Amino acid sequence: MSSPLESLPFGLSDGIAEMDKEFVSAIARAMTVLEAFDADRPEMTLSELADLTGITPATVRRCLHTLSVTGHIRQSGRRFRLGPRVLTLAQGYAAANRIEDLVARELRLLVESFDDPSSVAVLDGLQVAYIATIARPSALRPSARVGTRYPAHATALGKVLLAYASPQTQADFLRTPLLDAPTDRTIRDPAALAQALARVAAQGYAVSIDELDYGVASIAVPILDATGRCVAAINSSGYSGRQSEASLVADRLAVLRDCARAISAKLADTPQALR
Amino acid sequence: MSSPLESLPFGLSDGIAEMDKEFVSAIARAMTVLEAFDADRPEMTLSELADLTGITPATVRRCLHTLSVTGHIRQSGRRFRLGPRVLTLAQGYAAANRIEDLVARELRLLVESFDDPSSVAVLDGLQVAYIATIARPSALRPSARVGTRYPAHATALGKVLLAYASPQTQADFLRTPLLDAPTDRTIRDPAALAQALARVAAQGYAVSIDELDYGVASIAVPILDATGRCVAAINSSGYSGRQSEASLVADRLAVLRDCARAISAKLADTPQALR
DNA sequence: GTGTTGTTTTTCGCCTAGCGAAATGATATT
DNA sequence: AATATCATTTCGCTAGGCGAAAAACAACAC
Repeated sequence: MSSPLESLPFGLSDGIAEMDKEFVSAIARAMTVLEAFDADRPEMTLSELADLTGITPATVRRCLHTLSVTGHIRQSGRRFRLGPRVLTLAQGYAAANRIEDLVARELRLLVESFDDPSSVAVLDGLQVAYIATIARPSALRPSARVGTRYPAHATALGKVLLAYASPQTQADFLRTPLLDAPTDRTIRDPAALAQALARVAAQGYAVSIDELDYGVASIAVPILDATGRCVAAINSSGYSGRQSEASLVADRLAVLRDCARAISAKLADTPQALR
Repeated sequence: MSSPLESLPFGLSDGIAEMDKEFVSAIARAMTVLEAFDADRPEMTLSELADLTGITPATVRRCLHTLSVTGHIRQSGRRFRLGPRVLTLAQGYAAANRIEDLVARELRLLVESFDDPSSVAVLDGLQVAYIATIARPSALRPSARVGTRYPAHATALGKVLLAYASPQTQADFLRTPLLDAPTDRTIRDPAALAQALARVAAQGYAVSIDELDYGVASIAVPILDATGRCVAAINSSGYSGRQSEASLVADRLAVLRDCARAISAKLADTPQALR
């Protein structure tokens, strides 16, 4: 099986800088290995991992062995898979940020109001990272899961987060070439994106229709902390065959804003949460 | 602030064996650092982490710096916290094991039937690790979250998992001194535990009343894969003031078994799931 | 302000742990 | 049996970890 060369390991790209002496490549490799597992590759052999990650077999072996001892990797025969201990790491993030307490009620309310999935996400580098999400039990198409990451400029959540990010962050993002363009409605041009973000900031919400994937329509608003900084965003997403930008705004924006405000209020009482 | 010396870092315990040359201590340290964060310590300074983990400041520094580059740690000022990227790791586990698909429906059914939280857990070393859980939105006492870990012998889930584990695994467990005893009803004596496990295996379910914590009453049954091996367990847990062993068995065992069977059936069609 | 003290973070040289390339040893595949 | 494919071991060389001490920072007094 030929490997698609995959996203390059963290910062290990030879030529390009990043070679400061504080960087411990063994750790970065371990993370690369752990993140190589997903729904499509729930378990792998040593050599699959080696050429998927671009790390030499000998090193992958040591890495896997170490992670087995720590309990993050489990081995059965010649196959390796993630162990349940990785869940503890995520638990640490969720608990530290009080995510459940902060957003569960509002997400449930949104799902019940519109019978469509709702999520909360934060900006993480160039991507939007989903930190909480709920969908109807009987949902036809599976929605994004906690931990999912998408290119920020292709989602309503991401556009909100970018629009409300610091000028510095936003400028950095706009300077980076827009990597992915999942559909032909995805914004490709930095200038167009800058304009879109300005509009988002002005109107206080973002909409994305068929930009992340055909069929996905979503509206998102910012969640502000006590100082007015945008620390997250919340959305409601439906099927673009049934929702237009106008209908999303007409039907959902007000409720979405109420939810965001409610979360902001809780956030003010929870200093440690969300940064 | 005096540190409680904390659980020793993975396998780095000087004296005791484990010093094989395949072991990459940098990786183990990184995991120790990542797991140092929890609800009580959402963010820490370098030196807090250093004496919490027992790793030297210089090393913690390199470790944190590396994890910042990978996105798993975020730094604000002199404080460090987990980044949202750690969620992706858990997502990998959940997705790889198809956890949502397998157990969501049954958990919801149990919660609706008994108005009490239900969870699915697997055995991980000496502990039981919660891999899925649902509670009523309006639950008074917070239930275990995904990623939570408890000593196996103190929970109904754990007793089921041990009772159905391989003789090898069970023997290993019984040989290890029972570490924690959260309440005075927790089983302390290995012989008593062995006897309890035999009964669990014979009757096909386990009950735990006030053994994990005062007030917690729980009944659990095994989830078997196509080969008859027990890969997980599912429970329904209530308040011991309102539930006795007899009432749990009378009211909940049958439904719980139906759910376990339903999950087993799905498991048979999902080869990659849960080991 | 200025000085003093205690803490936290960074720097630096030495030495060991961990890396990569390639050889060897195991397993599946024909 | 022969041939791929995959896993493990070996070994010289470099990166990374440790300790100790310097530097930066914070807190409090005067």
